[in-house]
Amino acid sequence: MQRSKTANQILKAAEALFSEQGFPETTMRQITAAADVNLAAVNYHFGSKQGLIEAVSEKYLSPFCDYIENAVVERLGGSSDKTVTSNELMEMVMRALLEVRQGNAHALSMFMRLLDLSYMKSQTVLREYMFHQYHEKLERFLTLLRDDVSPMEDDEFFWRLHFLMGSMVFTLSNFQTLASIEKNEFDKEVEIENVLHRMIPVLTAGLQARSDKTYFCRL
Amino acid sequence: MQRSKTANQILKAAEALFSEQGFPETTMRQITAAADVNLAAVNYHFGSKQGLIEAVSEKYLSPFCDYIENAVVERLGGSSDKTVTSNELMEMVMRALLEVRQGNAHALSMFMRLLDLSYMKSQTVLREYMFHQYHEKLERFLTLLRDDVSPMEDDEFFWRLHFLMGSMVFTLSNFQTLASIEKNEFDKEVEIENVLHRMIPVLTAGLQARSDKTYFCRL
Amino acid sequence: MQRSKTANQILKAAEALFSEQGFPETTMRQITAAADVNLAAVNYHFGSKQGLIEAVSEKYLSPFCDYIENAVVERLGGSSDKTVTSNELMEMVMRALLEVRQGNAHALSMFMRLLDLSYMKSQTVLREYMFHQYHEKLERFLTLLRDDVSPMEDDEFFWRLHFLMGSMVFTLSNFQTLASIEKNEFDKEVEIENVLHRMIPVLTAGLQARSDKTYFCRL
Amino acid sequence: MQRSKTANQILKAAEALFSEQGFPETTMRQITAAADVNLAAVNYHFGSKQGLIEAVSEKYLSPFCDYIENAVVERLGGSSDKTVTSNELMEMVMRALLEVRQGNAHALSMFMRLLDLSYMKSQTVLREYMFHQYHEKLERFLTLLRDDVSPMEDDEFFWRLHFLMGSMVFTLSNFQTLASIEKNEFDKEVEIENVLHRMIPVLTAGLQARSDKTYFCRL
DNA sequence: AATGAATGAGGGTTCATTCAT
DNA sequence: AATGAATGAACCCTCATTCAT
Repeated sequence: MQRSKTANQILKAAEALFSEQGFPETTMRQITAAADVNLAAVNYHFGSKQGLIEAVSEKYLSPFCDYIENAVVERLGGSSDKTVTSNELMEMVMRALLEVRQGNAHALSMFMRLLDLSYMKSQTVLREYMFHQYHEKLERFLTLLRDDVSPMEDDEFFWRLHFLMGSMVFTLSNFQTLASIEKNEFDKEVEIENVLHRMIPVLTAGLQARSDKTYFCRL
Repeated sequence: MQRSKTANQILKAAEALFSEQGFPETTMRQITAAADVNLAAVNYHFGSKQGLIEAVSEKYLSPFCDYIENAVVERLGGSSDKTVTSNELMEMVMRALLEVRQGNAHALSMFMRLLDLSYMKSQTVLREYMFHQYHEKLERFLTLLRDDVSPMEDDEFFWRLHFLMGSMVFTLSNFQTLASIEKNEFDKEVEIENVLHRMIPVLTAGLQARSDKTYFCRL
Repeated sequence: MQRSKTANQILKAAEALFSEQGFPETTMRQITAAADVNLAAVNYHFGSKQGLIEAVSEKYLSPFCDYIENAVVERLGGSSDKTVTSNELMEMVMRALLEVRQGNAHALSMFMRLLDLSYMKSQTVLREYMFHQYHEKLERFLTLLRDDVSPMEDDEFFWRLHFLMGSMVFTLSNFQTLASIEKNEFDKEVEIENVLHRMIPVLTAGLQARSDKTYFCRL
Repeated sequence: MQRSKTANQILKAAEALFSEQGFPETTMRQITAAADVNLAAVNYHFGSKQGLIEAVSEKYLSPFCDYIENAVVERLGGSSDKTVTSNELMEMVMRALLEVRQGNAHALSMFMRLLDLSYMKSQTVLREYMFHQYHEKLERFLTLLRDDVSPMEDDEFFWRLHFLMGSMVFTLSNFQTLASIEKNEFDKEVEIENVLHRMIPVLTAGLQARSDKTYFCRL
């Protein structure tokens, strides 16, 4: 056990609250009350609220990236000129997300909220911190993806990646709400795995879509 | 002019701040200072911060839905058995979003943030308020869309719609950040119209994607 | 009444507490409790604790300097080549201090503590703020003083002024303690006027003292 | 080495910080961080923050008083009816202060701040602790001083001593600030010995000043 | 002899809101 | 219609201290 018991209680409580309410709406008092520890404990163990956010960031971003990195290595074996379909690569992402989820029921929502947060204008520090963490580990994955999709310019690829991210971030960070709507509307209890599964063909198709510029530009 | 001058100043200032910082991070003091009005003015004119949020919600959701409703009517003429391609329907959405943008540079980001907010667990009231506003007006549009996409179950369609929403919400509400990354990375100044344009084929393809259940379920 | 009732209550309470306990030891909660106002009132009226300190600074420094400025003008009449004895100038200072005291029993101690505070390394802002306030108003006074004392270099004069200041600051800011020692030791109830009075010949003599460099430098 | 290495590191660090920032503004965390020891070490070695203050108090007050006591003995030889000029006695004080300074660059400022602190209303314990330490050792010194100055009542002498103390306490505890003003204003790098030297004639003259009651009482 | 972990109390500040005018 | 003043509640954080090891 690397972290103290108290620090782990804090992390666990914080993840649940962050996942449900978002980061700014979650207060230190809520966290420490839920973790049944002293209010000062967060600052003792993590320095500040922002420090706690960075700690959960590292806790989940690291394994996520590692999983993908390893999956790529395993898939390629030794050869460096293989290609992998984007469909398969999307599956890897989903499996990596499931890995993240292992530890904790709320982990996945929180992880997605974290990605969302990192794109806020004011969160340049967090954004660069996270980017620094993953950009090397995901390099080969991104190269493989780029190689498989239909030819497009770099910035087109950039935006498409963020369209994908948006789908994931929005539906997974709001999973609780969406699941309850699904329950009311269709009387079905959806599992998060199910949503990950559903995302694969949609994201793949989106990535592969042929750019058609004829219509809209007439606007 | 239905609203008083003060109320309009408040709305304008609030939109810009909501767009940049998000709703919970934006304070009444920031809003009233930017609008150059008294601190109490928001409560006076809109009852509460939540009231102000609902006001901007109505201000932008209404024209958005109206635009789509009208576009559908125009497209269909009188006949009720026509079909419209999903691609064309996506274009309608993008044009509707551009309509929203007319009024104000920040409006689109804010509108997207509003949608995001409405899916928070704690925002049931806002969510139902918004749902109440749009569900009738968008009914025909959704039916047309449903008719054009490959056959799928209702809940599959429900999730796909939210994947689409996610792409829009994430990239447009964080447009400022993404644009500045694009600037740094590719040295291109991207316009929001450009992003809307790029989204059309991706979202259409995502919607149309064939569900392929063979791989992942073995997980 | 320029300031609101609440702001004045705060000032009054703050002066008493600052005078007794010093600035860093005095808390906002103590102040607002003593003033019987809401905790947030200090920040509302003065922006911050530092703002409150600057407000009391201005409140007392201004009349003090004005008194001296006016006293000098009156004494000189129209003529600009008169000389005034340093003894008389010291009396002016003491009378100016009594003026400060008028408003409030604790004002003088607090005013002296304020001077003390302003010489702390960390209080550059306050120091410059205060210096900015008084340096013009006291210019003629200081020139007169300089003219009357035995010839010495500028920096010698600088240090002597601060020796004088030290006598005033130390004994007046700690007047309460010193008075109670006097009570125990000599069974006398000393008034602050009495101390001011006693200071005059001592400070004058100190200022006028002939520099004698023979002894100590052999050290 | 009487004290443990850790305790000495703490003392050294604390002196520097106390000297620069004053006692209440200096935190245990700052001290232990600067001393590179555990946060709990201060309480372990000195019982409390107040205990640490008392420790530095003893560390410097003791040698200071001893120096003066010995200097008086040496000066008097065996005879008990000699007189010593107040000028010479002031020199002794300055030499004693230089002794204090030997150990540590910040010691003198801190020692003066300590005297200042001891006159705070709330520091009765510290004040009596210090008084208890020095009053016997300084008895003969004070008698000699009393004998040399012009005749005055006991309480007049009491106040004059505190005027002197004020000059020393104020200028030496704020030496860093004053030195930097001197640098800016007169472009001179002043040494603390220089200030001590300058104080001698001023303090002596102040002590010796004839009380002149004619003017001010008319106020 | 020494320390990492933890804590209760309290620090200054800011929040959205309300009230009297 | 509008606002300056004021407020209760809550914010994050830091304090000196203690405890188990």
